[in-house]
Amino acid sequence: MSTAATAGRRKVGPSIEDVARLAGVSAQTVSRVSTGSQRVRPNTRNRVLTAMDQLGYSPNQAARALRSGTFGALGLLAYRFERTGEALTTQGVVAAAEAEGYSVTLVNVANPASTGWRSAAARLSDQAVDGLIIIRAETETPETLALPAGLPVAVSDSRLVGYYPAVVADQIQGSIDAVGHLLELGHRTVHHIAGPSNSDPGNLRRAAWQRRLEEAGIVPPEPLVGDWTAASGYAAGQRLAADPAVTAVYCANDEMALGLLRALYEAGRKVPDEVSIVGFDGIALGEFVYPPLTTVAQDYAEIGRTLVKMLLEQVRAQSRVPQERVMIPTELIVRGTTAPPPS
Amino acid sequence: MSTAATAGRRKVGPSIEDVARLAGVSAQTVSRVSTGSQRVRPNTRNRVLTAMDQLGYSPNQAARALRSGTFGALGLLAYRFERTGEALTTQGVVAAAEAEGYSVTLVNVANPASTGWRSAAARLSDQAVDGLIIIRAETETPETLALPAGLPVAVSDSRLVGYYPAVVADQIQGSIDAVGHLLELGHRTVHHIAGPSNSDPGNLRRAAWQRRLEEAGIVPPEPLVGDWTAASGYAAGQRLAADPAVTAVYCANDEMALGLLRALYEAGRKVPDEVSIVGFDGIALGEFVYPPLTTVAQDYAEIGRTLVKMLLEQVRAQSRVPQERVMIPTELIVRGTTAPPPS
DNA sequence: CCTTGAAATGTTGACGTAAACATGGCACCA
DNA sequence: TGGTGCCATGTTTACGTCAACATTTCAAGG
Repeated sequence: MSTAATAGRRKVGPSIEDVARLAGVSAQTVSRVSTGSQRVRPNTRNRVLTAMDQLGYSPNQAARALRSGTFGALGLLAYRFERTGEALTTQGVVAAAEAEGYSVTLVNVANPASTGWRSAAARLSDQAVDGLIIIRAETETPETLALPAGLPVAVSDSRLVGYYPAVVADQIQGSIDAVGHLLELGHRTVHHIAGPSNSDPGNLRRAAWQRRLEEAGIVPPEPLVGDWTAASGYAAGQRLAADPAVTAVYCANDEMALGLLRALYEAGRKVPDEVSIVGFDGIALGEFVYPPLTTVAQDYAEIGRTLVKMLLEQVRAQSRVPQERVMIPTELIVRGTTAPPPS
Repeated sequence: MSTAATAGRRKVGPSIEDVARLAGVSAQTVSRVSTGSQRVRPNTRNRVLTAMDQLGYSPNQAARALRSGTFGALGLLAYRFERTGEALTTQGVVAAAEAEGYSVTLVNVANPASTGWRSAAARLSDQAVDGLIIIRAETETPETLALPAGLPVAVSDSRLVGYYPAVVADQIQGSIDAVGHLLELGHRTVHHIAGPSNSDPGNLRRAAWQRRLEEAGIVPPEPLVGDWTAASGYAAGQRLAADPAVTAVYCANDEMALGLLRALYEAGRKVPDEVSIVGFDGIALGEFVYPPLTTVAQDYAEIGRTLVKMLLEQVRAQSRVPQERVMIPTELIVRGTTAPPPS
């Protein structure tokens, strides 16, 4: 795990002393210049800056962090950063953190070791951060995470909601909107391609779909289960396409919706004339497939911003704030894949 | 910028001394336990681990970094992490770094300040990293980057190739393959939707397209210029769709290809019967649009892996290695958007 | 030319860790 | 029973920075 950390002492660049010597001042004066203190005569400041330039000096962040007790960095925990939701949220977090003067470190939490003292071992893993944002903890639970004592945390992963301050998209309302939209168009029922059953967002969307149908007095058909990938949506779509009774499908995310779209094309079923589709997420490409995908958009950038805001509140207060949950609204975007059912 | 770094001293968690006191041993013994040294009696080790657990101790990474001269972290510079290529490469980098015991910090290089001593100021920006990977430096040049002296670097951004060790996809061969494929199918010419003209990858792909056509004795038609987004591909597509002479289009990336696909649909031009399309990148969704997109796939994971490998070589050698350039092959993946031209 | 005081600069020390070196204890063998 | 040597543990020190406190410089007014 820590091959890097245990490597021998490295030669590091020039230190504040070297600069001081070259500029003919004390180290403290160099420090004042590099922290932007005002109490330095312009003449002196220039001498110091020249010396810095000449030596290629940059302050040692480790020493700074040790001295100040802060790292100027936020940890971000997520698996598979390339996924749409993760990538967009990450971008939002990075942008917001940058605006606040923090950088973002992609933290790898150690896999649960099998030895008895696992929690201590896990805690030994990297954490050169002032706080931790968890976008997706995969199978980790609040117990297995074994976070260092007092580390501020903010989460978006619904598995951890209730344990830590959380920011989540309003998936329930979004799902209700999606199903409601299809019902209002006149569909008799709405089928569902769900996320994996061990996924909380998946279950939330599925439950909301079911509830909305039941409220309309409709017995929900058995949902098909996918794994978020377009491939799984395609596979599910092949089965749905074979059933002429299917006129409307709510997909738990956009990727699966696109897989479904392809399956319907290949089966010769027209979208939206014969079958309507609603996705979830609002990925950028949804607008440019044909027909453009009707979807429930999440505001990932806002989620990222809010996560950072919530985390920095704790960092600055030097304490975990009381459990809090912020809901970010979702928005139904009606495009080209929904229409009234064939008469 | 450094509001975080200049904040006052923070209370930090328990230190190695606290653990030592509680366990009734010296600090050095605690250190030996936390670094996994073998020279500790099992009995003692357990006492220490118990004390760690009790106090919620985790080693102070800043002190470790200061002591060892290494951070156990790699910097990753990129703008807009949510873009396909960036996100996938990032994922590859993170995975490879993790395997080597390094974490990844998303570095923000300071915007060029307008003051005279810009380079020194820029150098002051965060760099608690042992090396830097530049995926995309946007408008930065080797001069404006003003990297700290001796910081190992590896780049994938073709703008910086030649200045630093680089890993790039073989876009030229990929483009030649794409155009060649279309010509072999019998198309008389191949149109092109290019990337923005200030983009090196864009220019590389465009030049290779042009060269391949000229080698076949064909005068290249004027390319349309996009900005990598599906929207720009859609806009370009509307113009191409209006020209009945267009039977084959090579798009500089997949997003634009999908935008083009939609435009052709809307114009009633059948793909691939009337118009063939080849994209570039190999995004996951390409396989699940209809028809599945023929494209030139980049091996982003391999690029990420190679970047890390190349960077760590320098980190371990404590020096910049001689300029080096590794080319990662691309692969033409023929799917459903290419066919012989209408007769 | 001296006083006064504010501004500029210097000195000291502590942050937490781990390498290097120092010491102490115990098993094993003659 | 007295070495002999290795293994476990303790002590010292330096890593680079910056706040707090100490000292020097210098301009302005008498």
